Amino acid sequence: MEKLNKNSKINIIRHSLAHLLATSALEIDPEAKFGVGPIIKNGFYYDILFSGKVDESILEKLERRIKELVKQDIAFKSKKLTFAEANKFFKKQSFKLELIKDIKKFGTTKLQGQNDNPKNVESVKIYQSGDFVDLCEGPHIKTAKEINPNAVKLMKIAGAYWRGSEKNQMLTRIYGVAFETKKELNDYLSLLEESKKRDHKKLGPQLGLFMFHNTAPGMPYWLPKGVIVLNELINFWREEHLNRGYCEVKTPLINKRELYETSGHWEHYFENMFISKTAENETYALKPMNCPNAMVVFANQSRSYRELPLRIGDTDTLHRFEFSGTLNGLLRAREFSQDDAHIFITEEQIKDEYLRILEIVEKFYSIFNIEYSFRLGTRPEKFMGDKKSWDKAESDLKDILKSCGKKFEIFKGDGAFYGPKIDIVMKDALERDWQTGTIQLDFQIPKRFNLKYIDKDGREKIPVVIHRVIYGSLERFIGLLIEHFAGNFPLWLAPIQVVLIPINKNHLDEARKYSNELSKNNIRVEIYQPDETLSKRILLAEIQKIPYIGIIGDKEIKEEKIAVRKHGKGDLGVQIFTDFVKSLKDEINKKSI
RNA sequence: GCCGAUGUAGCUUAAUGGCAAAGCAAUGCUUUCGUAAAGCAGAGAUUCUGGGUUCAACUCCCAGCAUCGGCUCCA
Repeated sequence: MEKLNKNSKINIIRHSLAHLLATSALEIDPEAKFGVGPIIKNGFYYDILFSGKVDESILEKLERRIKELVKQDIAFKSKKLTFAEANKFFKKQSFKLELIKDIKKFGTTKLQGQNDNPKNVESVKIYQSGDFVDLCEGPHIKTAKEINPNAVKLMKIAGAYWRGSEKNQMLTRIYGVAFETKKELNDYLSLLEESKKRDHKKLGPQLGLFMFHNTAPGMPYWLPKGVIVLNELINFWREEHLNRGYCEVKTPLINKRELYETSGHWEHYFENMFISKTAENETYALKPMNCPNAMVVFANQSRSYRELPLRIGDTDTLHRFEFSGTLNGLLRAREFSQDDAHIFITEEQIKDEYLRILEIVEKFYSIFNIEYSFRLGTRPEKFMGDKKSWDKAESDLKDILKSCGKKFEIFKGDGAFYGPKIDIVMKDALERDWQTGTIQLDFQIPKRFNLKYIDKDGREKIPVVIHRVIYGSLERFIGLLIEHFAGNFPLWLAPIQVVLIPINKNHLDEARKYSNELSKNNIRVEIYQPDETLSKRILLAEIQKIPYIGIIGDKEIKEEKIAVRKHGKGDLGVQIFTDFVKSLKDEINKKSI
């Protein structure tokens, strides 16, 4: 998460707008109760509990009123109150009372547990704008004239739980954006429009990669072109991992519930599992992850310390019953596959193995020129095992991240129930964060499965397991790749790498020869038949974002040449056909971007 | 799951209570073309599903499903 500078001019304006939003809301609904109204990237929001039902139409009313308040140039006045005064003043504002209580106790409104150093505070500060008075540290503008009303827009309305907990009441969150100039606002809005064009949910079906169907919510249908991308990614994964001492297995997609009782998933993960019953009334569960079956594979034979690290990979299909409101195209699906591996090691091998995995991460992400960041997820509320081994594992991971010089953030309570983890995070077209890879340390599940290896001294020991994915889910990764490249895949991933366009039917035979030659060189090629005009066929190929278009007419045939167009670059001129093939192969082998 | 929005032909969109309309795609015929859309014709709709209001519903109301934007969750 980026830190926002709350003292910058524009953020002071945004923060003040949050207050004006509240001022307007209070006028519309005098019974409204107010939560918090912070700044966010490009704007602000306010969480409000309205006395009645609220829909989108309120945005226009509020926005109009905010602009009137700016025109009236209302002032922002601040004042300090003692806790007794504050409690009295906000007696009808239950959310504010709760915040005051926290300030008194911890010196901050940050949630308990997030603040390590409680401060002593004597009083609270309030700001008044119009009839609305807010508990607020500021800073704020002096008067509303400092706001450019033409550079403000209320964007959307959403439900948000008070203090981020679903146990609490849901408030109405109203989002707005604000800039210093109208041009900046318009630029932001058109950037948003442009970003939406890169949405994989739009581009994917347009490019024939995948589709969805109402009867399988959250479960993609991979179409022929999408399968090519999927397979290319898996091929790359397989090649890189076999070279690094991994092996590959396939294990059952559905197991009896006993397996998940042993692993702990039945207890910790039940509500996210697809469960099925046979005619004989036995309960099975579709696997939501591969680890239990990887444990079964490890336990299948007696294991020696000589085998460790034992790196067992797979790309099996997983099913997770994600709640309906959370689905998001390929980015959050109910059926997906992971480039998974479970690595069985001794405690001494943790650091080396993590460093090896981080090397793979660097290789995989640099190939796509993807910017990523790390998150360290620590012990969650629902966890397995003892606190002491968690603490050790967490500090081990911290040391590893520090020693390889990577920037990382700590996400408290974000670990898996069996161990802490390092996550890789990347952004989608709308700049939202998505976890892709994750490297999780696990001292618990091997114990539950009673896994053992025979050590040098002839004694049985319990292995440590690293659960790790690099792409994360192939589905999510492809979704993010589509948005990252705006559908313009690098040549090695492009479903169709070359489209050949014979100018008229006299050139069709020659185009077929060229096509065969390309196919022989493992280049994916299609011929666009001369039933349409040349221009039309070029347009069609460009819309499909085909990397190269080869045009073949009399001139080219005479000299065994081809007229080449590159997507995004236009006409590259005429090349000798064999040179063209060679350069394509080179580009594919290098996995150039 | 929660808050809000959306759902019309394969796709993009029109029709604000009175005969469901258009472009593209697909199909047939004509055209065989030198770098981002050739011409003509015919066809294509359970307006997401189910109820209700009304003489009359794509349009209004209720419920469900799916999708989207958020919240929560995300092993």
